[in-house]
Amino acid sequence: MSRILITSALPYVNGIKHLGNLVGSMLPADVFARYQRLRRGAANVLFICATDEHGTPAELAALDEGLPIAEYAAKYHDIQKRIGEGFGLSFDHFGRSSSPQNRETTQELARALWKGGHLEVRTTRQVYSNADKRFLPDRYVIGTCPHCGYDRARGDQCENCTRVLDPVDLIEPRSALSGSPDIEIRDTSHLFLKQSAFSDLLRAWIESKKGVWSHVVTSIALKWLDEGLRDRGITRDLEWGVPVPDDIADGQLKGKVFYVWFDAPIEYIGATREWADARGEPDAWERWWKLPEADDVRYVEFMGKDNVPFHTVGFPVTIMGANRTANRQWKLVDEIKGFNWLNYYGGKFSTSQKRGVFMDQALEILPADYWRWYLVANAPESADSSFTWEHFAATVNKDLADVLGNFVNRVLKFATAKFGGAIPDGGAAGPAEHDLAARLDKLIGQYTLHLEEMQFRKAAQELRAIWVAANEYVAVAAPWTAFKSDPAAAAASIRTAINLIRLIAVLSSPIVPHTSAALLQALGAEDLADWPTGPAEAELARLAPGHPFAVPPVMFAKLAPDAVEAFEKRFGGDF
RNA sequence: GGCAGCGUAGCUCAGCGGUAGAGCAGGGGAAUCAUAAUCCCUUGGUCGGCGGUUCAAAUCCGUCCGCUGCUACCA
Repeated sequence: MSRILITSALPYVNGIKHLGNLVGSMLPADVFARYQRLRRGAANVLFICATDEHGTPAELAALDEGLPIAEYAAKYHDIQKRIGEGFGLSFDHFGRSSSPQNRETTQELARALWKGGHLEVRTTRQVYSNADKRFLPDRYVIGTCPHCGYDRARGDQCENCTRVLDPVDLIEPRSALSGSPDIEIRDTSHLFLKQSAFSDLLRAWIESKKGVWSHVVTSIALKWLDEGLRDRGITRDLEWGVPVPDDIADGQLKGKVFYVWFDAPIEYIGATREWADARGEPDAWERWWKLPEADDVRYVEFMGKDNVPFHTVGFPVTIMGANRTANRQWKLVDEIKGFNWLNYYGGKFSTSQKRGVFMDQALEILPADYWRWYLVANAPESADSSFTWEHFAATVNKDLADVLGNFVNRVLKFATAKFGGAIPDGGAAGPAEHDLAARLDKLIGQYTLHLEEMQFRKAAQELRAIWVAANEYVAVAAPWTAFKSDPAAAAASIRTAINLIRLIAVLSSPIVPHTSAALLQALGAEDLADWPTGPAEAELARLAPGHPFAVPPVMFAKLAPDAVEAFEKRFGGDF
């Protein structure tokens, strides 16, 4: 069995992520990882994520909280890790881009690029704030826009007239941090990655993925190539980050660190090394990242569309460039699954404006599976999609409470009342059961295919169709009627229905894992959680007569209209 | 300004060259095991506007309108 490596875009360490971040990478990656573990065995799947901890915004956020950056990063790493666990994100390892392993890997790749002549030192002019004692990225310089007169224009772009700017264009420029006008332009040298040399190679690679990768991914990547790749600065004048080693450029860049976008994707590898070290097999990571051992690895990356340029240009150039001089080649990504935005009432989720729903708040309100189901079923796969509380409540109430939850409840309650707490014996499968099995064969096939193709929205639709088929079956078999005239027939259909619950629990597990676990536990079927590969007929006979079961408490409560109203008020959705 | 994406039933979306689809909401019926939960049937659209290509266009091309995003030292 071939192996599969799955990475989710790294959440930035700067605070707590919102549902848009979750649905754009971590959640679908988790669904895929859970599915793949069931298909090919957990040992053949590696699911990696980490916090992205370097960069100016993190340093500033730390200043804001009055914490040293290292402590700040550690704090928010722990918080994000805990919240991720709350959502059931089943990372094999959730690492940190500030780890020693990532430092080592980043420096190793940079050295290889330097040796191969893919890096060069260039002098650039950068704004320096004397008051803040630091270089300022363009967007942290503010002033009056020379075009429209807006007095809070940023150095990279005016938010008012949307024109692209240079910090020197600004009238009365000042630091966005302290507001101090005591700023100056200083020369500073940096390493540049000569990515323009890889244009043709990248283009051929991306073209070959057209129609295979999501539309957003190839179109964004080609857009960048069409505009012409520019060489990119990969170091910064910061203290927190991976230091540039002295053996690059004869130590000319002493004291500087790599740009966060250089070391962040490398942390996919770094985190794999963290994982290997943690399990006491320090070389185990190479089987996933170094050829030829990793020849049988299919590597899939999940990310939001904002991340696409870095994963289709920057990171691949790093890998391709390093591979020119490496003895053993590094693994390049096979598939990129990109997502659009999840909007909040038609606008963007916004951390700064406190607009939208954040992961910690979501878990305070409702259990993870409510969110997982809604988000996967409405994932912004082909276009932006939008979250509203009304839509969320309607989806959860109908799909989870009415269709799935009520199915389980009606079957198990009836079964207990008429046959006691064990699967009844007697009767035989008839036309209704054969019909059900035939429908399931088709539905499961489609569902599995969609999961395999990472079409999450369609997969959710298909899974829901399976839940509906279950209700249809019970309606046709009508054991409550049969029980009066032909108890054996009723017993046979209840036996089938309980087996159907087990099958549904397994099929639903990638998307709603907590619910799935609760169902399997109620049925005492934790060991019967393998993905169905044979005929449904056999799947519906796994639990034999006499097998005991329990009736779990109601699985999904409905959201009442006044609750929806309260959420809108609390989260600013009432427009 | 440039570039990209989107605009399909009341809502959320699928379809992307061959007589308009799903779920929800709305309407009618059945059933009464169940969280008044389910099941069946059903009303809704000249597929943003205008031109063009084609035997045939939501589907390809052009143009206009509207919305959104990106524009690379924020990630």
